[in-house]
Amino acid sequence: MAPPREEPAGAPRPAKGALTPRQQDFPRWYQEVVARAELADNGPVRGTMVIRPWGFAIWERLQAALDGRIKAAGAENAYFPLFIPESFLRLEAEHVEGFSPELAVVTHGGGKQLEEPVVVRPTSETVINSYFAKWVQSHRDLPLLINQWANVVRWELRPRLFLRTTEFLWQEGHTAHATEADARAYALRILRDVYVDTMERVAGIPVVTGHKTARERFAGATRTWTCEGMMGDGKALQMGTSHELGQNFARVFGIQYADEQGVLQYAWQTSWGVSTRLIGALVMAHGDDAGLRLPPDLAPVEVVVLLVRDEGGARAAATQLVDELVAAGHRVRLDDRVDTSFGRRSVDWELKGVPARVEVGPRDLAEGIVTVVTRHDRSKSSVPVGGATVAVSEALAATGAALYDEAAATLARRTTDVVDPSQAAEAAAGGFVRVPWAALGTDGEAALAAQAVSVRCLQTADGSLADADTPEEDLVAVVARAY
RNA sequence: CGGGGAGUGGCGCAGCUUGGUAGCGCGCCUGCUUUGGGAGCAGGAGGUCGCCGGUUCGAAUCCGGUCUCCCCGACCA
Repeated sequence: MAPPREEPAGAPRPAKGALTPRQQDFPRWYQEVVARAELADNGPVRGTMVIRPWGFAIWERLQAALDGRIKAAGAENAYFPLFIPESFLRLEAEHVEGFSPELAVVTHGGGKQLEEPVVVRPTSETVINSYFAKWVQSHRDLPLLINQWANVVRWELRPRLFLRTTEFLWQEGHTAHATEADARAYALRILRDVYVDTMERVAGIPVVTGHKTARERFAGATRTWTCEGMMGDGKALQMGTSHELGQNFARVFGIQYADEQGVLQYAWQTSWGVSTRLIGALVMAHGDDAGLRLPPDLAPVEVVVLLVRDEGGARAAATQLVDELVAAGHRVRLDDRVDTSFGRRSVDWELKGVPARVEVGPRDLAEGIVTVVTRHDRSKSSVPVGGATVAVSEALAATGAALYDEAAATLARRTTDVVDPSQAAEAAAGGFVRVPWAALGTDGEAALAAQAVSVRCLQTADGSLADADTPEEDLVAVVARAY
């Protein structure tokens, strides 16, 4: 036990090397967690990102959870090219208008200037739809449900690791349907069965859902559905969107099918995506002053067995415990770096967010016990050696629920209702604000924008999704500051 | 585009006003002692002080230019 360091009288200083407390400077805390949990580094080109093994392992688990649900919804994976003819982007007026400022354009290749510049995809609507036009001929070809895992590039002027980077990884789904109703139903199915389900049940982040205002809508979409999460500082993060594209792209790219009567019809389409931004959401929604807190389903390592000292049979006991935990189906790591101090190792695993830790040392072992520590509340309990595996399983199950419950409580506590739009901006300083859309309107939305507050989504008074025929005056706007 | 700030070892910074060829914390390497909550001691490695030019016997420091980054505003979404 180290004696407390001499500190000058006055305000308590954080321990040497501690993270900046969230309340003191949330953005700085975020940067420090990303760096010290070894999630990512900045790339050599401004705005680019190196995803480190710990961060990438989290992404792989998110990817697996999403991919399984996407396939369960009937979509198939495919891959389309990184390079898109610049002319494709220009075909859909709103689309190109939305993206042109952030396009990376390749003007040279093979040592000479290209006749037609090539853009690096900011999204693949245009390329994919040009092929949909070839593949869709008959109503029997519909629905056509395609997903791709890819990188995209949007030149960002204010990059932040995971949240807004020039290049990021994502999944983009693109579908074509025979009817508007079918397209809408599918966009909503993806929103609920894939996105909300993954975010809430796997990532443990409760989300607010609704549709975007015209101002916030995806360029080229007729309706954009969104999942908005609340971060630890009360700001909103758009975590995933599912778009109804109407027939906008179908008309431009000529995606037509012969219906049962042999009459040519334009297809109705959707597109939907989530990205590595979700890792940023995980950090900001669950993290605390000790670092990251990972839901067990996404943790690369669920439980670390920490050998306190290599004495008194502790190593053998630790090794055996690792075997038992693996046999019980857990992802386990043994930390036997006994030349590094106990405190350092504990702190490091807490920074990385590993949900459970078992400390195996000679002192406990002499009494036939080990210490089980749960990350989410940093609680410790002594359990008999033989009961450690069961205790860990229980701790992991409790962690998943606890993280969700905590986030849901924060969301509820920091969401307020106002009736007067003039109160919205001030109320949004601390979280989400629900204000009647009829009272706010597009003018109110513009006024809020001047104060860095945006309408995150529109929903019904009871918080559910609006039907196609829900009157505008029945809608509620959820407004917040956002990342 | 306007205003403000900053470029010094992997990271964070001091030194600059009053020129004398670089220092601190963390991290890193080696050894010993430690190890139940960010270990201690000793010894080391690592920097053409963003870049170009000028003044000077001598420039991180003074002067001119230039590049980059950050913050605020504007613009855009």
